[in-house]
Amino acid sequence: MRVSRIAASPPHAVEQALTVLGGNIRTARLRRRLSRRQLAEKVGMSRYLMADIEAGKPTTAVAAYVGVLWALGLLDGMDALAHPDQDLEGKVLEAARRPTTAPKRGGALDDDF
Amino acid sequence: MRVSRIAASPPHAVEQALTVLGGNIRTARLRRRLSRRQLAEKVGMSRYLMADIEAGKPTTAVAAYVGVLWALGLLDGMDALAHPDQDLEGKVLEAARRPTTAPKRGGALDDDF
DNA sequence: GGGTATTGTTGATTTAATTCAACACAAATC
DNA sequence: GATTTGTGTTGAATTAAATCAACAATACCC
Repeated sequence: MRVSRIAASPPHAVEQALTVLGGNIRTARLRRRLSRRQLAEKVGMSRYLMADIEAGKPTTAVAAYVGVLWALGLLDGMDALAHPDQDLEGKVLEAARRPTTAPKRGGALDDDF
Repeated sequence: MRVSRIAASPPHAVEQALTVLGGNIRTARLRRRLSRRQLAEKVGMSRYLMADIEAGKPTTAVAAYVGVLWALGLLDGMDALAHPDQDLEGKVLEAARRPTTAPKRGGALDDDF
């Protein structure tokens, strides 16, 4: 695998966000009195990957992180991430000028009836 | 790379959470009138990986997703993810385990913050 | 209409993510 | 003391993630 630059050496803000997230996951696991092996099995991965997640490893697959959140019942926090309603700057930009829609692959076949 | 089961075939809830996140990222990008190539370069990755992210690809590195949020100025939403203060179930469990008598404080279970 | 920019797709290449076995160490528990 | 459990580490093997080139399709602007 060729790791992307953002994953190979992320800026501090990204690195820290992942470290904090991993710590939060660890806290949630311990509160539920689950060992890494137990939680990992519930999620569908090895205990080693579970350790990587709690350490905030940047190159680990998203689904591993999100899967742990799912197994912990903490998936609802994902909804707010980059939600258009909360993207204030984006809303301002959109209000100033309507966004041009990017080319869509699916909209090609028209007038079929 | 040996993909973990959670990443290879995630449960529907995880898959959907990633699809929604990717869509939100796409919306935020278009609102800012950035092409994939432009945003990808800002983040530090290729336009192909950018496409994967907007599609919600489960096996993509977390740092790629978080890096895009960072470049869009949407990183603050990460703080709430699995935050101990918002983990109601975890707090209940922790409180229930903290019993009446003689805590005997041996292991470092939850000293995380 | 033509010309340009953005996006979708594919096939090949590179390289590391993930798993596993095996070990070590600390903290409980008996 | 002996045993168990949870965790940290390392090195090897497997497999696919990320990049790139090249092309096609679509959207935008004049």
